[in-house]
Amino acid sequence: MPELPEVETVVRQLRRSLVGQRVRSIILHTPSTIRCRHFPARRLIGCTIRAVRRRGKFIRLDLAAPSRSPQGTGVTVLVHLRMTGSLRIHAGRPPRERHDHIDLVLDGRPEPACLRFSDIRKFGGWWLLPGDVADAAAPLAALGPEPLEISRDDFRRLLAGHKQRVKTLLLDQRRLAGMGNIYTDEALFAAGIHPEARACDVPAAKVDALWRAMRRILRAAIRHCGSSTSDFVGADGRRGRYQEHHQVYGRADQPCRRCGARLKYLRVAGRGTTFCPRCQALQRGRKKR
DNA sequence: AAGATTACCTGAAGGC
DNA sequence: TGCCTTCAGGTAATCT
Repeated sequence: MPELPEVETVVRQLRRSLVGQRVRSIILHTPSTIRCRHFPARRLIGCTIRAVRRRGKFIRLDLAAPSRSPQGTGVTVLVHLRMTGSLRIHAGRPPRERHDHIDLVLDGRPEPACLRFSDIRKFGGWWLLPGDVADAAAPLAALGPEPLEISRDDFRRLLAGHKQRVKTLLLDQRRLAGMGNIYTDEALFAAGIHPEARACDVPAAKVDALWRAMRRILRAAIRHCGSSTSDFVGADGRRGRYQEHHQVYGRADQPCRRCGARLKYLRVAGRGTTFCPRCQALQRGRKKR
């Protein structure tokens, strides 16, 4: 599932091949993939890709309008992969397959290339926004801080300020933008925190351990080009390798790699949740409900 | 009004 | 074999 490390992997690959390229045309096989209605997709034609960035789990393409164009502000394209979306770079334009929804045809060097959005489950989408308002507009405006940028003190304040279960809080993109199910479970295990603990009840030492574990795990996952537990592939079509380092995700009923206890499976915040009942015990007297 | 649950969507996997 | 159910989960919408 594309979470922060997977999106960062795609962004770094796209950046190498897209920056400086001009949009020749856009082909909408599945128009409903475009989530904002009032921006005509044809305004992308002739624009030049200036930057490829990540914000939370969004991929952001900033395009400059052609000179002598009436819309001087340029265009920002946001792409969210949700569960099964992918962005791939292709030489030329291969025949459309079943789950291909958008082709952005580019002036390639030396040959034309295309950026193709595919999504088996059609949860993912594109947002087209005028470049000068992108930061202040939905869906970016509501996002919380980046997990790799939030300070330890701000992270302490974030947890102290909420009674929600800590896992629910970490997954809430308005509080923290980029954590998903895999890295939340891995970080909570590394810090020894029960996923159902209330955020404000986590002892200070464990909050700090969680902050450090989150940063260490996200960085390691980025180095391994993300986790491919089912169908994630980068823009080059290659799978990530971090799934080989998962301690708990996908390992329910198997022995804990730290203490040997059998890993338990729960549903928390509507998500499958795997944790070690011994390494991540709930504090006495602070049980749920 | 926060917190929990469901809808969206498809394919894989398991049960019988 | 084949049909049915369940599961996967990011986020918006809906419910309690």
